[in-house]
Amino acid sequence: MQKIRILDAEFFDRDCLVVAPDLIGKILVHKLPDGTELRERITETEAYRGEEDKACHASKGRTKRAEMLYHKSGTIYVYICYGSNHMMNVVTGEEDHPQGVLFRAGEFHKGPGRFTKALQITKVLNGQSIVKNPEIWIEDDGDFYSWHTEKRVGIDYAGDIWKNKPWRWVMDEQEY
DNA sequence: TTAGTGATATCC
DNA sequence: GATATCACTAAA
Repeated sequence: MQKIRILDAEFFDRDCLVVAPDLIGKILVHKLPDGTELRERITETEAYRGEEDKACHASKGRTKRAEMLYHKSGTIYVYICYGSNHMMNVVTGEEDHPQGVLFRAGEFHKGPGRFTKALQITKVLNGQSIVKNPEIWIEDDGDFYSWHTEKRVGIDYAGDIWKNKPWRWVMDEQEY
């Protein structure tokens, strides 16, 4: 029985390329106003790193939407894509360097839109912190899960250099 | 494969 | 103000 550890500011205060794989297998917990705790193990993440990353929202500069990426690590960045899909990211690395990790899937819900829908993640969480927050946090139960990298998806507009970066981490299928 | 969805950035 | 674009999903 491992001791459960809640991820702190130090965890997110590292480069997104280090944080993204380290988040695989961790458990995202969202506590609703009525006290219900929704939890799901993270199985897939993607990293978006800096203004030079053409796939990163901050590639167009410090726009209103990308503003959150410039905040300090641990800040939650939620935005709505294609109408009704909420995408959830956590800002990583040092302040004023726009980078973050996108939560792409959980163990029960594949796909970033489904994952946030299942956990009832909405844009009201945008700009909040994921550390020292009584409503949402990430737990590390000590279990280890192996993973592999793949190319990021859904960013064909970013050009060959950036869309081919192996900045997507996927948990390996469990053996039965 | 295609339709639907609405916030955002960009262009009048 | 108008348009084009999009880190997607569901239905066919």
